[in-house]
Amino acid sequence: MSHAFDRHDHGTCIASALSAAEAACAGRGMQLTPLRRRTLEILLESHVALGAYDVLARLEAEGFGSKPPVAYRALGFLVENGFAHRIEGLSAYVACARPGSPHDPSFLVCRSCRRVAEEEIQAPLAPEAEAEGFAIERTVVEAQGLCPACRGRA
Amino acid sequence: MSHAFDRHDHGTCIASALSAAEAACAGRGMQLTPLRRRTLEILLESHVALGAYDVLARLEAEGFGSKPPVAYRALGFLVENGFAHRIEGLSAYVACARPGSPHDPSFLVCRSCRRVAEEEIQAPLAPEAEAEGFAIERTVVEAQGLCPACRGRA
DNA sequence: CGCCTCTTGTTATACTATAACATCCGCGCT
DNA sequence: AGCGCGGATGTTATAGTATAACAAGAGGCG
Repeated sequence: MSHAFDRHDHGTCIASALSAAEAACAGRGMQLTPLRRRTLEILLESHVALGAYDVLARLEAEGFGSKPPVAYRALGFLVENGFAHRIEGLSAYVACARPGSPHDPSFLVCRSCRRVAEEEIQAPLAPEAEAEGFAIERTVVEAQGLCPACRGRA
Repeated sequence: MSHAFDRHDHGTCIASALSAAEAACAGRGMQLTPLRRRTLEILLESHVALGAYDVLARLEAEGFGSKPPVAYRALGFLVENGFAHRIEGLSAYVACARPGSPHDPSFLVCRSCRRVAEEEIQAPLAPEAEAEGFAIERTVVEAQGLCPACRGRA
């Protein structure tokens, strides 16, 4: 299971995600520039999904550019390379909790605190796609609801 | 299986969806007004997902209001009542292919022609949610890729 | 040096969505 | 009839999300 909703040593999340990103970039000839690295660190600060404009505000406060493409390009890079994921149901972005291994991610998304737990599941539509001759390229699986903490608070 | 990618008698799709919507509205004391009915018919003309502004343009051309809330409210009504679904990955809307029975829908979405096939699957994250104490309220399952026709055309 | 690629930055604009308020219509009630 | 009420439709205005197109600097390499 994921640890988004648990007490856990979050420092290890951050460290392992950053070193996985560095290793992957080195291996593929991609550059984890200061902007991209800082963007990933901002997402890694919590398991909360952040909007592109939230990220942009943080970047601007730290001396990076202030216009939307700055954030969208950095987020796009992270998502393309598997270091972050886009949560479609929130139009928001979250750091990948399983860096390194390529995977088709699925998520438990809390509608109250926007915390996201990344899960590992089988491609759920493969047999249907096969039967219809449909070629799946990417699968979005997001369960929206309330995390344990927000349930208790209700 | 769904028939979105097949040759099929589309008239029966339209007729059964409209009569299911009429029956459901009558039973629940909701009104399937001309605007709402026409919006549903527009979605039903094909299995293609339409953006809210596409729908709005059609409605305006037919004498309805021209401002976004007109389309968003009609689409919201149809989605809330299960007569249509929102495709998160496209920010678009499609008529429900299984009107009548309440269901947690899942979709095969063609990125080229935007045609959508609605499928029936089990809630895929239930065990994980159970293990973490997460209360699922709604699940988004969308496979994006290429439908048979668009694969051939490539 | 000159050229190329990649990254970051900008301006401007497009696309998606909702809040707040106005009007109208049908219905039940007196 | 006259009134009040709820719901549907319409408006204006604005918020939130995203991208196209162009400018400029940094580094590698002939």
